[in-house]
Amino acid sequence: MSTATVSRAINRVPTVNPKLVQRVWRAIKELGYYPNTQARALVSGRSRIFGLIVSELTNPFFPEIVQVFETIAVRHHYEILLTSTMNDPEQMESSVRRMIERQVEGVAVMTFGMEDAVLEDLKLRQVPLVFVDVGPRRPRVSNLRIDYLSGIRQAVQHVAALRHERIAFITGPHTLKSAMARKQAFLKAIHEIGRDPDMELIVEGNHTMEGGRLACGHLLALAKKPTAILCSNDMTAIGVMRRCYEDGIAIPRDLSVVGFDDIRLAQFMLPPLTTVQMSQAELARLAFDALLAEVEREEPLPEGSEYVLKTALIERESTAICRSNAAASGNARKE
Amino acid sequence: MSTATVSRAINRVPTVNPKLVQRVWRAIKELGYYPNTQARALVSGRSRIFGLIVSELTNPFFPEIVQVFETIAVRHHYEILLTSTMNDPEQMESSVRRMIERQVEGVAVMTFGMEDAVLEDLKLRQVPLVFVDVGPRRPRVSNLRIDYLSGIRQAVQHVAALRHERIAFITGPHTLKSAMARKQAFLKAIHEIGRDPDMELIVEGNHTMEGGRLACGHLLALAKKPTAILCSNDMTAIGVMRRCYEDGIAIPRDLSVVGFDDIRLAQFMLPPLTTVQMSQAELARLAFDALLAEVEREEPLPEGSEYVLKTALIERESTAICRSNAAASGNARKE
DNA sequence: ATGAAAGCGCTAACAT
DNA sequence: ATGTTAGCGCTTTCAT
Repeated sequence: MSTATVSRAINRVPTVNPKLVQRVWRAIKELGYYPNTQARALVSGRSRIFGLIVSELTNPFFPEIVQVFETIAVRHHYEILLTSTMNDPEQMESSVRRMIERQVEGVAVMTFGMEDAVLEDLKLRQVPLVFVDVGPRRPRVSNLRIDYLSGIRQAVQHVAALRHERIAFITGPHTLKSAMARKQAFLKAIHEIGRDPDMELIVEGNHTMEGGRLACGHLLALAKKPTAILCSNDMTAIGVMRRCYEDGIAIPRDLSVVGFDDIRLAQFMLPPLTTVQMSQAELARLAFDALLAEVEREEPLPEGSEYVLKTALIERESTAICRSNAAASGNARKE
Repeated sequence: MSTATVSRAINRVPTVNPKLVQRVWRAIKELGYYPNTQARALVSGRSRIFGLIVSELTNPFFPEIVQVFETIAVRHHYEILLTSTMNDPEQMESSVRRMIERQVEGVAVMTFGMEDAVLEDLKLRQVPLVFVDVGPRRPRVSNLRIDYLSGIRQAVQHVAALRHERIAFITGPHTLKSAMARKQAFLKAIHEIGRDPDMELIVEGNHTMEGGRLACGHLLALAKKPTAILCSNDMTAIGVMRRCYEDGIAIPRDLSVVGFDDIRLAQFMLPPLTTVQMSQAELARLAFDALLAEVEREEPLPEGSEYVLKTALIERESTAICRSNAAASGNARKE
C-alpha cells in the first residue's frame, strides 16, 4: 500500500477500496498518527489560518471577540493567529509580517483606529481583510460598519423619557474615528427630540476609567449640573461611577449614567450599568463570515463588501427618573 | 545565484559574499518577499508554535495570561495556538488534536482542573507540557505550583488585625483541586493565629457571581453573622458585594470582603476589592519559561520541573476595622 | 482501484 | 564562497 493510497483514504476519496480504508484507519489509531498540517498547507497552498489583530486583550472589549472568533474558526477547521498590538504601529507591523510568513488566508483587524499603510503588504498579496469602521472600499476588503445612532438614539430617548433635561455626554479621544461617530450620533439624537445640545455638557474623555472620573468631576462642578450622563464607552461610565462613589452621589437616585459597548463588566457594576450594546459576539461572527466569504469567492468584488452592526440599549439599573423634574411636574415619587 | 545562496544570505550564514547579501536584501525589499514559515518548519522540524489552552477567555482570569504569554512568545519568535475549551472534554480533545497536527513544540495547559487522559497523545509524543497545580511528575512536564497559603495567610491576618472575629470563607466547587487547596490554606491560616474555624462560616460557592451572591445570603441569614468574608475567587466576592448592595449592607462599614485572584475587575469595583493576588502575568511568564527551558533541554529531567508562584494580599477598600469589636474594645470610631 | 513520481518552499549536506 | 542535490510530509497528476 502506497502513501498515495493512504492519503486518499484519509481524505475520503471515494475510489479507494473500503477494505483498504479500514486498514488505514486501524493503523492510524494504532500508531497514533496525525497528519502534518504544515506539509499539507505547503502542497495545498492553503494554510487554514486566519489572523486576528486586536488592540489589547486586557481591554475588556476584546476577550469575547477573540473567544467567539476562535470558536467559529475551529468549527470551520481554521486556526487563528492572534496578536495584540497595544496600539503600537511597530507591533502592528511585526504582526503583519508574521501573518504573511504563516500564510494566513485572511486577517480581521479589530483594532479601533488606524487603518494603516502598514497593511500595504497584506493588500498587495490580495489577502482578504476585514476592518471595523475604517477600511477603504477596495477588492478583497470588507467593512463592518457600526450603526452607532440606533443604540444611542434609544439611550437619549430613554433618559429623556425619564424626564432628564440636562443630559451630558463624555466623549472618547477626539483622534478616534469611532469615538467621534458616537458623539455625532449623540448630537443627532438630541436634535431629533427637538432639543439643542448644551455644549457645556459635552466634555472630552479618553475611554479609560480615569478619563471618565475626571470628566465627571468637571461636569459635577458646573453651576447647572447634568442629571444624566451618557458615555462614549463603558470604561468611561465606570469612571463616572467611581467619581460618584467618592463624592457620595447615589446612582441612579441622584444621577443617571449610561455606558456604551456592553462589556461584560457592565453587568457586574453596582448598580448594573445601563448601556448601549454593540454585540461583541456579533462583531466577531460578522468578521469571520466576511473573511470566509472572501476566501471562497473566486472573483473579488471590485468594491469589497460592507456589513452593518446595529447597536441597542440594554436597560439595567444605573438610570432612573429625574427626581427634580419629576417633582416639578407634580409627579409623586417615593424617596 | 542559487536558492541556497539566498537561503544562506537570509539566515545570515557568515560565509556569503557581502556583495551578494546586499543584492539579496535589495531584491527581497523590491519583491516584497517573505519566507514561508510552513516550508521552513517542514524542513527544520521546528514549528515555533506553542499551544495555549485556557478554559474560557470570557472568564476575566484569562485575558491577561493570554496577553502576556503572547507577548513573550513573540519576543522569542514563537507563535501561539490558542484554544479555549469551555471545560468541555470534547473540545479539549479536539484542541489537542489540532495542536499535534500543527506540530506544536509545547503546550501550556492553563485550565484549572482536569489533567486528563486526553493529554496522553501529547505525552506520547514527548511534547513539553506545563500545568498549573495538577500535573504529574514526569519527564518533559513542568508544574506551576501555586503557594495559596502565603497570600491567604496575609488575608486572614489582615482581617484578624482589623479585629474581625467571625471570619467566613466561601469556597469554590469542591470538585476543583485548586479551590480545595484555597480552603485548606484558609483553615491552616486560621489555626495559625490560634483560632478554631467555625464550620458554620465555611460555605460552598462555585466561583461565579451568582454562587457568591447565594452563599452570602446564607451567611447573612445566620444568627451569628460574619463580619468579614473571604472568598475563593474574585467573582465570588463580586457576588457577595452584589448581595450586600441589594440588602443595603455597606462595604466595608458593615462587612469586610476579600477576594482571590486579583482579576482586573477587582480594582473597578466600588469599593475597590481587597484581594489576594495570584499574578496572571507572572503565571504566564513562568509557563512560557518552563516550556522554553524544556524545548532547549536536550536530556529531559526524569522528574520534570516545578516552579512556585507566590500569592500576596493587595489591600484596597473593601476591608475595614470591625465596628462592633472596635467599640467593644473601647476604640472610638467615627460613624 | 492503486502505485510511481513530481513538486509545494525551504534548508543542509555535499561537491566544487 | 557558491551551486547542486536531496528530502522534510504530504497531495496530485499520470500511468497502469
